[in-house]
Order: sequence, then structure tokens, then C-alpha cells
Amino acid sequence: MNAPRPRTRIQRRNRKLILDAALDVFSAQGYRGATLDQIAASAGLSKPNLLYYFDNKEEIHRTLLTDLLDAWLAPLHDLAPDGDPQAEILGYVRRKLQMSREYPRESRLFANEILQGAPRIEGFIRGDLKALVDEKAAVIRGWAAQGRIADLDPYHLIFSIWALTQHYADFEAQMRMVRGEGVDTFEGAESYLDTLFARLIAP
Amino acid sequence: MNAPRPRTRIQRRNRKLILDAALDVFSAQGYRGATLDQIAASAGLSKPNLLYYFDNKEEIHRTLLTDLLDAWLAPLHDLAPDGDPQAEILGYVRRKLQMSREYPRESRLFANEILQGAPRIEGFIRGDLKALVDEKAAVIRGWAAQGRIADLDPYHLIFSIWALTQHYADFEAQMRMVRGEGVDTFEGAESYLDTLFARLIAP
DNA sequence: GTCTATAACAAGATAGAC
DNA sequence: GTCTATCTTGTTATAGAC
Repeated sequence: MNAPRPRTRIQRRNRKLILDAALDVFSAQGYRGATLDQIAASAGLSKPNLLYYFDNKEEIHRTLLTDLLDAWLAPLHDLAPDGDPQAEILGYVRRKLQMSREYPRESRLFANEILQGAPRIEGFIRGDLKALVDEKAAVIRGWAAQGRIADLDPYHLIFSIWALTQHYADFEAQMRMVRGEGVDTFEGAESYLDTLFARLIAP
Repeated sequence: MNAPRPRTRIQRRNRKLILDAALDVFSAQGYRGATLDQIAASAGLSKPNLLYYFDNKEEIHRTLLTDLLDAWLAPLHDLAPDGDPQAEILGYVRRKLQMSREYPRESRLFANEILQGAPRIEGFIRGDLKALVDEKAAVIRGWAAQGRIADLDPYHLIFSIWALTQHYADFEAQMRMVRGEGVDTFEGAESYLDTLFARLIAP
């Protein structure tokens, strides 16, 4: 029997509870490290009740990942070819950093997936993501050709934006331990990345 | 009964085989995702034979991680306070990138550990790593105070070096899929990072 | 819809022959 | 030292009462 489409209020609420708990556990432990017991306990439900809402463990994970992928493309999608190059690139950096701050668990879920060779999202990466990156890389290359930004490899540029912004979410544990518990690890990040990319892309 | 200290040639050889296979599997699947069956198969030994050389799964993992941590500090350790600031920082970036290229599995093993909250290396991070980072941050701050490099937060600077260099190892799967199978993902990385950090730290 | 109880199946670890 | 066979535990998933 398939899990029901969420019709009632209580069903929608429980599905949300489960997905939120599962995001906690999967992002912190990885797919195999997570157990249904942990997720159930964190959601305040029994394990069989979890499996009333989702057919199996994998479906919970796939749901989280799928929901995430749409949001994942948005910041880059918004990079406008007819905008001011500097403002567009710095704006993209800010939106990406904002995502790391607001959705660190999602970032870690994604990082776990990539680290393991992206087995479940290979289609997404080779498909939608690659298409979008190729499109925006061409835009950036055009700006460089016009001398409106420095002449940089657009792929390295995009990857460096991902690396720097996602690091604040994915390696947050390390930053916190190195800097000490009291520190907000995002403090100063936006201004640092603003400076870094402004100096990098200045023509 | 404890596993034997490696005395004979064959023991040393088998321990190496096991650790190399385990590094493959742990770095790709994470601690919980890895199974002794996979490691044994990859090493060409039987599962009980693995456990003749190591008491249990955790000891294999701990051995890999411990061996890694020494090497992990070296590039930053070599940043010399009395050297030329620009050359020292760019040299550190190059050494770190070189480690990502030569030891991508080790980088992913480390990344897996941090993503999960660094449960097994918290002591290392709060201890040796924090001490080294604090020490070198002070050096960098001194350079900035003397106007020999730009005035940047040294912690954000160090973290950004980690983020950018390790990304080439940890997110290699994504880069390969976005760029296409034929591409060497490290191609152009050194010159890109050279440019990035040279422009960033120029006074 | 939710629960207790339990089946079914990995996966870590051990026993004991060779 | 290495293997086959097996024990034991943890985990996913199902049965069936309520």
C-alpha cells in the first residue's frame, strides 16, 4: 500500500514533522548513518507510524533531496545577463551565503550526497544543474570578453562561489570549534566574501 | 586478543592493503555506510582476516583518521612568520591544493567527519588545530597591521583557503559531472587560486 | 491513524578447523 | 595467518489489534 497523499490537516502536519526530523538526522549522519528509530524519536512518533506516511526509509530521503533541488538552482537562476556584472555576481554570492545561513541542514544533506559520488542526484547534476551552469558560464564569459569583469574561467569562478558559501554551512562544526563556542561563524562572512569577489572580478 | 604489532613483511603488507581499501570505502561511504564486507572484498581478504589485523571496524577508521591528522597540519605549519607575506600565503594555498590533488580520499574522509559534527576528532580540532590556527592568524594579523597585506580577518582568510582548496577534492564528483567526463577538474585550479588570493591580499 | 509485537535481513564479530 | 561457518545485534519493514 502506498503512503497516502496528504489530504487532512493532521496528515500534512505529521509529514512535515517527519521530514523536519529526518532532515536533522540525515544531514548529520548521512543516509546509512541515520536510523528510523532516531527519526521517529525526533519526530515524536512511533516507527511504524513513520512508515504509514512514507513507504520506506529511502522515500523519506528522496523526498528531502527532491524538495531541496528546486531551491538549489534558484540563486544562480536569478543571475541576470542584462544586469550590471559586478552587482549580479556579488548578488549571487550573497544569495548563496544567505542559503547557507538559513538552510545549513539542506546544505549538509547535499554535501553528504556529493561526497558519496552523488548516486541519487546524478541525473539532476548532469541535467538541470549542468545546463544552468553552462548557460551562466557563457554569460560570465561574455562579460569578460567585453572587459566588464576580469578575464577568469567562469567554471572556476562559479565553483569558488559554491565552495566559499557552502563551507560556512558544511564545515560549521570545525569553524565553531576553532573559533570557540561563543562566536557566530557567519559574522563577517558577507563582508569578507564581498571584498574577495569584488577584488577578484574587478576588470 | 589485540591485533598484533606489524612485525613481519606480510603483516605490514596486509595492514597496508586493508588501510588502503578502507580509505576507499570510508571516504566514499562514510563511517556507517562502509561495511567490513566491502573493505574485505576491496582488500582481497576475508572478513575474519581483517579482524585478525584490526580489533574492530572502529579501529580501522581511527587508524586512518589519526594517520591523516599529522599530515593535515603540515601545510599551515610551514607558513613562515619571517617570510614574504604574499609568497607565504600563496605558498600555503598551493600546498593545500596539492594535498587535495594527491590525497582526495583523505580530504573526503576528513570532510565526512566534519559534516557529522567531528565526533571523533573534536579533541584534535579544539586542541592542535585551534592552536595552530590561532598562532598563524596572529602572524597574518601582524602582516596586515604593518600594511604588508590587505586588512582582512585572518580566520575568514584561512577558512576560505580551506574551502577553496578542499572543494576540488570533496566536490570532485559534482565538478566532473557539470564539466563533463573528459575534463581534469584540477586543470586551471592553481592559476585561478593564485589570481584570487593575489588580488585579495594585495595591500 | 497509531500502537505493540515480531518477522526478515543485514552487518559486526567470534569459534574453531586447517 | 587464513578460512568457513555461525553467533549476535541492530535495523528495516510488516502484521494485526485497537
